[in-house]
Amino acid sequence: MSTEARASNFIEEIVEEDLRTNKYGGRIHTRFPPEPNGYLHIGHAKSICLNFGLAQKYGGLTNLRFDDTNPTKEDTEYVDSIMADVRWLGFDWGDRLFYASDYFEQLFDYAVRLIEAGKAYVCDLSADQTREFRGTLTQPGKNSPYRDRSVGENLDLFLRMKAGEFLDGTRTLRAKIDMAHPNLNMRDPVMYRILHAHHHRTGDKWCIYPMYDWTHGQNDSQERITHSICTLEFENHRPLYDWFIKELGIFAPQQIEFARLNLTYTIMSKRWLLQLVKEKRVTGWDDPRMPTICGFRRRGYTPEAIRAFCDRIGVAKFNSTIDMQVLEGAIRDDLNRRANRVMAVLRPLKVVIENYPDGQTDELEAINNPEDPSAGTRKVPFSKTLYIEQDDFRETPPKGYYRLAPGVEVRLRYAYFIKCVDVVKNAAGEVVELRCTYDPTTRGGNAPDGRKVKGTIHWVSAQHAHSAEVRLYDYLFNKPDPSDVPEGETFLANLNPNSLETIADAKLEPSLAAAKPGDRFQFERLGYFCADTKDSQPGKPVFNRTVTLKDTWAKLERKS
RNA sequence: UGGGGAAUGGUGUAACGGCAGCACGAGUGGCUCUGGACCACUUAGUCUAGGUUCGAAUCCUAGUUCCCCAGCCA
Repeated sequence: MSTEARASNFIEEIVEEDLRTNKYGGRIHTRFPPEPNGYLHIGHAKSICLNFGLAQKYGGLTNLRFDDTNPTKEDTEYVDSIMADVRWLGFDWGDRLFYASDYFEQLFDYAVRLIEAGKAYVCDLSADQTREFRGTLTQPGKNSPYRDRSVGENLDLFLRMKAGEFLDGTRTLRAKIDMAHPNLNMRDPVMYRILHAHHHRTGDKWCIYPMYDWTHGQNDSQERITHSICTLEFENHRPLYDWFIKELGIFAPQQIEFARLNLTYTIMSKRWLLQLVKEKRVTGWDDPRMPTICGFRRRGYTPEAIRAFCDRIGVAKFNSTIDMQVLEGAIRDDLNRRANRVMAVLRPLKVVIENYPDGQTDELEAINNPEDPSAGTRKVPFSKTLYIEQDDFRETPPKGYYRLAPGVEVRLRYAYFIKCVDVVKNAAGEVVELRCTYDPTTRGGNAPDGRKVKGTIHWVSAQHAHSAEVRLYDYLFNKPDPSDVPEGETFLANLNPNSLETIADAKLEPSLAAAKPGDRFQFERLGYFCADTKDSQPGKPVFNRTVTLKDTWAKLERKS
C-alpha cells in the first residue's frame, strides 16, 4: 500500500519508515481520543481525518477512545454527539470503542506497582503547597516532605484514598521523579487526585481519578497503539509518558505531535465555545455559525467537503492559521458538483409584465444541474406578475452593471427577455414595482434574431411562489483573530452582530415546498442553501445559507 | 530567565546536497442563459549573518522572531 502513495506529510514519512523497518511488525494502529466534555469542532475533524486516514492509507486500524478521567466535566451527551459526528464524517472504529475508564482497574494496579518499586508516593501537600514546591520555570522545585514515606505506608495510604477515607484535595499520589528537572512535567507529577464525584460510566465506584498524563500513555500501550498522534502542546509531556512506560516495562507506542488547526474568523477553544452556548450568544452547539461538526452539518456542509478541506490544509508542526476561504472553497467545490439549482428571491421586487396576458401561466423547462446532466430538468411556472431580486435593478445603473435598469433588456433565466419600461415608487420615493414588457419570441431564453443581452437574472412567479424563512449566516466574529482584543475586553467584543440575518418571507420556486430537512440546493446566483433539520416543518422548510457563490460583481462594486 | 518546539510567495504546504513545486487567494484574458462553474496566463517566497561545498531551503556556527510548559484540566 505504501508503495503506490507517496508520503504527503512528515507523519506519513515516519509511518512509512516504520513499516519499512518492520518496527511494529508491520502494523499500524492509531486512535482518536476525545474528552467527552464538549462537542467536536473542525479542529477535531483534522485529527480524525489524520488518524483514521493514516490507518486507511496504510492498512491499519483506528480506535475511538474517550478520555474520561475527569468526571466533573464529562457527560454522556457529549459521548453520543462525538460518536455521531465521527460517523457522519465517514469513519468507522468497528468494535473498538473504548473509554479511559475501562482501564481504571488496570491503571490502579500499575500505580501499585510503581509504589512497590519506590517510584510513586502519597503526598499530603495541598494544591497551593504543591504549586509552591514545584518551583518555577527557572528555579528548581523542592522535595515534598512526604516524598520519602515507606512503601508500606504509601500502599496503606493509597488503598485508603481509594476506599474513600479522605476528603477531596487532601492527598495525591505522585510519581517520584526529579523536583529539579528542567521540564516541569517531570517534577513529581500528580497521578491520582481524590474526587468524590459521580462518573458517567463508573458511577460512584471510584473516588480517586487518574490524571490524563498518568492515563493516556498507558491506554495507548494497552491498546497496542503504534502511532499516538497528538497536538504540539503535549510535546513537553512525552518524556513523562516515556518514563511511565519504561518504569512499567510495557509496550511503547510512538507519540508524534502536529500543529492543531486554527481558522480565521472563528475560535476553536472548547471553553469559549461552551461559553457561547451557555450565555446563549448562539442557539446551541449546532448553531450553524458554530465551528462545530454539528454546526457545519446543520449549516449544510458535507462530510466530503470537510474531508477535502483537511486534505488541502496539510499536516505540519508549524503553528498556522488557515483562511476561512479555504473551507468555503471546499464546500463550494463539492456542492457545485452535486447540488441541484433552483430559483429563489430573497428580497423581492415586484415586476409586472404589461404585455403578458392576464391570468395566463406557462411552464418553462429548467436544468437541475449543469454539472450533472443526469440530474435532469424540471418545469418552472411563469405568469404576468413576478418577483426579482431588489439588487438586480438599479434606477441609475453604475458603470459595468448589466442587470435590469430603465430601458434595459435582460434575460429572465430559462424564460424571456424583458425590458423595463416604467418604475413605480411609494410616497417615500422607494421603488416598489417595475413595469416591464417581454418579447414572446424569446421563450426559453434565446432570441430568434440572434440579439444578445448582457444580464441574466433569476425570478419567481408571484402567484406560484412559496414563501419561506431563509437564514443568512456570516462569520461569527468580525476579526480574523477573535482573540485579538483591547485590554480588559474578551473575545466576545469581537462577536459579529450581523452574523445572522433572518429573511422572514423569501419567495421560492414552488418545487422547494417539498424540500426535506437536510436537502441542499444552489439558489441560482445567490449561494448554497440547506433545509434546516430542526426548524423545518413538513411543507414548510426553513433554509440556511451554507455559503454564498463567488460574487465578482460585488467585488467590483466594493473596489469602486 | 530554564526546558521543549517551529520559521519557505498574501495564506497554507512540498523539496530529503542538484531547475524552489502545488493548492487557495489576488490579478488579466477567454467562455458562458448563474457576474457561478470551467479554461488559459500572470503575480509573488527559502527569518538574518557568516561558513562548508562545484552546488545549500536542505549541512555547520552564531543570532532573530514566534509558539508551548509553573492545573489536584485534557
